[in-house]
Amino acid sequence: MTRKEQKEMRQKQIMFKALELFVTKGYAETKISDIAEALGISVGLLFHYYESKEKLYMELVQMGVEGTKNSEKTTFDDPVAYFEKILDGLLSAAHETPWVCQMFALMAQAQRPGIPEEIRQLAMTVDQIRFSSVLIEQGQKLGTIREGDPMALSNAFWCCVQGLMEYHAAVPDMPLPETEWIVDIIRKK
Amino acid sequence: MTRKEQKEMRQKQIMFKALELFVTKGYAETKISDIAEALGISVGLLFHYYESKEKLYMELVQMGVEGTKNSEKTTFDDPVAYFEKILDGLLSAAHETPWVCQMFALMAQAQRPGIPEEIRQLAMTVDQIRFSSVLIEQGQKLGTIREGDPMALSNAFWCCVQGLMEYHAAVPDMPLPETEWIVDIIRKK
DNA sequence: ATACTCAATGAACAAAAATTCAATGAAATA
DNA sequence: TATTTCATTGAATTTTTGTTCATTGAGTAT
Repeated sequence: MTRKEQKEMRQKQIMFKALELFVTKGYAETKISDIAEALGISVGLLFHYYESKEKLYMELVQMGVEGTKNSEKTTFDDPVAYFEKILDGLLSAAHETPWVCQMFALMAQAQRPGIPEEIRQLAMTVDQIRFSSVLIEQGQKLGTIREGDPMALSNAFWCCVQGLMEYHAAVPDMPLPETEWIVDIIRKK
Repeated sequence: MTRKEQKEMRQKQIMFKALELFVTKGYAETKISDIAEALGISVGLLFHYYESKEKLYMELVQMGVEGTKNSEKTTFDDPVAYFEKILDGLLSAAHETPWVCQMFALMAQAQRPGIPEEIRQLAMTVDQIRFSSVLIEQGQKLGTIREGDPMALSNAFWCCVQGLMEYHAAVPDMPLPETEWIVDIIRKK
């Protein structure tokens, strides 16, 4: 293995473990030494790759922001299909690629008070709730989404998804719901 | 005001502010000095009333455990009514008595990794998910709750409620959902 | 073969947070 | 009134956590 490969491997290794720990334990609860210990490396090595805990966390959030921007914004005839697709993607990723769920949870956590302000601002640039309320309104006109304040509906949906992702990160063996159950929060019957 | 009254007042004051901050910022993110500052008292005074941050947190969790035990366990003809009643209580308490929602969120947070083990154990003695899955099964037999793994349904419901409560603690001005929307996660149509 | 680079370590150092404590003065008690 | 109690403070201390750094040794290039 070349030096460059080794370096990239370590960086990824650190990133993924940090993501896992930050999401399951929270930012302040996760010590740099926890991450190092979990990987079986020295604390010094971690600082060789990332100049500070805050930078490491920020890099993860940055990654999340990019990911959201790059995800194709397909348009659907029925907005309900959009919510179904996203949620289905999250739920099916849950086991094979846990980092997908973890990243989702991280983005939500990063917006909360207690997180360094700069990082919070960054995380807040991805605001699903405001974005989705437009889709909700469309669906209401179409008659596929139930009546009610679009913001409240959007908020309800995403808070629930977030609750599920966070819990799943902490307790991975808990059985996950069907996409349908959750989408029924907004669906009109 | 007598000394005793003053003491009780301070203790309550500290408890409520600590609850608020622990829930919005998280355990480790909340410094003892944050609590003191928010109340306009010295850090030393906080230690005069509570011997440590951990004890303070534990006392809150203890309070939550008591509260759950003392809440009347009314039985309903239809288990769906039980879920409706609980959720309705939480949602309507949201504005007048925020500590009700906060306590709910705290109990969930206290069960996560990163929290001192002793406290986690205590918080886990109140396990809504396991308790509710029995009710879910009853509802399924009655035909009022949709088919599916009772554990998964129970988990879905409570994770969603928790997601809502946590988000509400952090962003109190966000409009809350109708009870119906959330109960529809488990309801059979 | 020689010099250079860089992943990796562990101990030292700094910063932040938790905790202790002696001192103060206002209220309670004698 | 004299004495005790105790809420309160702010500064000192301890503990925890984050960060720096000199050193090592294995790989890489010249």
